[in-house]
Amino acid sequence: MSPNITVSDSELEILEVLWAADHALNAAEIRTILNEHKNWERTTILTLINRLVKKGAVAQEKREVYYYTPCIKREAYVRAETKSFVDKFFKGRTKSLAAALVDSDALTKKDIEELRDFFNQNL
Amino acid sequence: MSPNITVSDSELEILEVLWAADHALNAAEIRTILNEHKNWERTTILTLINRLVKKGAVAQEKREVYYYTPCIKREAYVRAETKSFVDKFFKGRTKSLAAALVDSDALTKKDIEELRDFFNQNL
DNA sequence: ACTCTCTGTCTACAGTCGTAAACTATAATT
DNA sequence: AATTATAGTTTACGACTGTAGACAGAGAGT
Repeated sequence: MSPNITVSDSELEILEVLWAADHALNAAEIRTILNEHKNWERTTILTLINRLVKKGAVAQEKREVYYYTPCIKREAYVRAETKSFVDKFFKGRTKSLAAALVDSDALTKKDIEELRDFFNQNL
Repeated sequence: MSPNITVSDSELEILEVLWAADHALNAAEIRTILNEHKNWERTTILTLINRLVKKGAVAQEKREVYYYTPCIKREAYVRAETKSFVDKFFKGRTKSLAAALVDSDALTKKDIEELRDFFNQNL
């Protein structure tokens, strides 16, 4: 399923872990990976996972313990979020999209060159 | 002020109206403009405006009635949101940023050409 | 003075989010 | 059997959101 699912920032962190793994993970594994950066309690992770399951963003499979896999591909999710984002701020204002990207300070000079090259090669 | 202010979707609608006007507006004027599209009750608008004021996103000036102006320029706000967005989904993945933009279905063919031209001219 | 209209404040209420403690069930160990 | 470790469920609680009703004050009209 990929229709209009939206996940919160915290939930997204879980999803990112699942996307990065190419196989199902259980809660303990997710926690180990996540807590290299964050420091969430076990139950926090469980809560987030359950919310994702309830939203239909993650599927669970019962073995000795539960294992989880994403129901949506990262690609698809990001594409949808990108659309929302562009629609929200740049309805028909392509110039300012480009300007915002360049000025956002989120991209290095090199990034921007890559972007330019991409646009030149693929269009 | 422009540091880390974040406004909700509904609040943003108010802000957009204020940004689009080049002068201070009062609540009734905001409502008139907004309700060409939405259908919010008077008090809903008032609540949203007050939340924006509380957040420091909008300044109020008392005349016979209150008049409101944005404290941040749209440009700056959008630039910050753009950075968050890119950081959130495309940390060092420029290629997929470009791909997502192109595939997002939020841009027309013409938009994309404009983007390409922009990147070529400005870099 | 009474009423209508307009503006503004206060209160509300359900849903989502971030974050987790409390508790229960099950398995493993002593 | 009693203790410990591990996994999972339920409940919580204070923001923040979307949406607005209830109420109060001020001026305009009768």
